[in-house]
Amino acid sequence: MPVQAADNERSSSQTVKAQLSLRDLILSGELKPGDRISELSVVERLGISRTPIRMALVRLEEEGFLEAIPSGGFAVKAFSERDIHDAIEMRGTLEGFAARLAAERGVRNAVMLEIKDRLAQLDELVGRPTLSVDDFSQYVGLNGQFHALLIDAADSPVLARQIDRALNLPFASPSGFVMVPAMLPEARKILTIAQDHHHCVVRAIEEREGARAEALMREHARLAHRNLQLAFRNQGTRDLVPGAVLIRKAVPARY
Amino acid sequence: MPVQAADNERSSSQTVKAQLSLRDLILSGELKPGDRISELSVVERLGISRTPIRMALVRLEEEGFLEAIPSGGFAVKAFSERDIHDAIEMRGTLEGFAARLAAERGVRNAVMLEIKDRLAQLDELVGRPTLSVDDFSQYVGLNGQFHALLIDAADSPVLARQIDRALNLPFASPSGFVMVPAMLPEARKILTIAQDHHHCVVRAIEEREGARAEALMREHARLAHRNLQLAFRNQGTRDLVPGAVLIRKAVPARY
DNA sequence: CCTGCCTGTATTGTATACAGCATGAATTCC
DNA sequence: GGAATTCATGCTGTATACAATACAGGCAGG
Repeated sequence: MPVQAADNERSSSQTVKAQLSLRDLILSGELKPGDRISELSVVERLGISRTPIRMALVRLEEEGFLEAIPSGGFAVKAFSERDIHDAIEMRGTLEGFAARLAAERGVRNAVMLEIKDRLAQLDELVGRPTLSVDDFSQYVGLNGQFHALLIDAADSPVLARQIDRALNLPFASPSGFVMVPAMLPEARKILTIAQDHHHCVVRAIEEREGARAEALMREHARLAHRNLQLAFRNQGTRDLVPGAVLIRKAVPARY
Repeated sequence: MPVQAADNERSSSQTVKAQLSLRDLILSGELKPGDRISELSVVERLGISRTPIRMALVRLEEEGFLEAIPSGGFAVKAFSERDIHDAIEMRGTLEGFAARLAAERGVRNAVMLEIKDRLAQLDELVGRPTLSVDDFSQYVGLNGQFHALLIDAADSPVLARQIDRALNLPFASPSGFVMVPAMLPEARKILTIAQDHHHCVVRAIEEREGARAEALMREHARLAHRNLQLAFRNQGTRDLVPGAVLIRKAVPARY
């Protein structure tokens, strides 16, 4: 059954519609890694003309979902487990840099208040005796906001932009693997540790301990490695990983 | 005098031609920061039709030279001195990460040999009693290759891609400020230090000292800060900085 | 039987025409 | 005199037609 991607966003332009639809098509696995994307087939599948679709393809290439074929056109990119590892580590590096910057330069009061607000909400959530699926999706939202605010705290547009682009790959996102522990017994433990990281980082930033803040964010990102491994060991949870369809066990052939 | 951008690359597609030409137009200062770029005016200036020009504009936005205007179209981006500082620091962070990865995982022999080759060539160059302008431009080339090989050594496509994008901004490039010392007495000193960094990093990678390699690359990037300050203090050297026209002393107004 | 060239087809890259919308100026009303 | 509204102009976003190129299949020659 075709996914008949979200056209609920009727307000946006055709280009954006095509971009979102194509992204869904890729993440849902309908377009598999290595597939060359024929523009005309997309035209008739989405009912959008070629121009906006071409624009969307270019943007998706920049986002990292597609790669340009030398002779022209685009193909869906494939990722190895190692690529994911590196992407996570890189996110840790960049977020660590952001945390250090925030610590060294100080954070505007308004931003710090917002950070603490999210921190408190996360505390409340993690403290609950049991966590429903709804709770988890709320966690994903709050966690995402917390991380975004940490970037804000660094107050560096250049860095913010770079991190944005690094997070385009779904498995690099801070909340990428959060749904995994929802299904596994280690859930509470990892969430507890993650939340402790959050507290410590905020504390370090307030105390102007740049190196500590940086190290903590790096270690924080590495929690994702554990979740990633867990997810791939247990067959049932593998599909919870966003963008799992992009992952090829074997490294793609060198060409 | 209009720069009448490079159309010597006759082989490439119209899109690439437009991209290069527009980049030159921006870097030469003909299109100033804040200027809204009218597609039609570019059409008649370059003699290329709107479609490839639109493609080029999208790509230049992704590269960081332009920013999208909410109501449509693009404007030339402006950068503050602080933005440049952050971009350099971010490059150091990412290159440091690459060096650490290379140290921890080990480097393929062929790559290490190439690295040492460039290192030796740089040694010879820096060791010369006097340096001509030609020597400096050769230094820029070799230095660029050395840094690129260091990225290769990490053997991480994801990281390589991210660094590529970070270096799109001309003042973030490893060789961005190299031409500055050519005109100032501190030249030899800074070059000597930089070359020592190169040696130490290679040594650290060979010895599998990841943390040291990382710290060294960070510090290495910070040499650019010094060059940047020197360049801006001395009026005559300011124009040597690539992309200097994109720099606005005052932070662009928050909107 | 295999290899190399040629031709046809399909797909991408480019040009241009059209429509909708935002911006700015001029006019009218308060 | 000032402000709001309306109209006109020019722009971007979209659609489609055309051109050039790459790939595949078949045919001929060795």
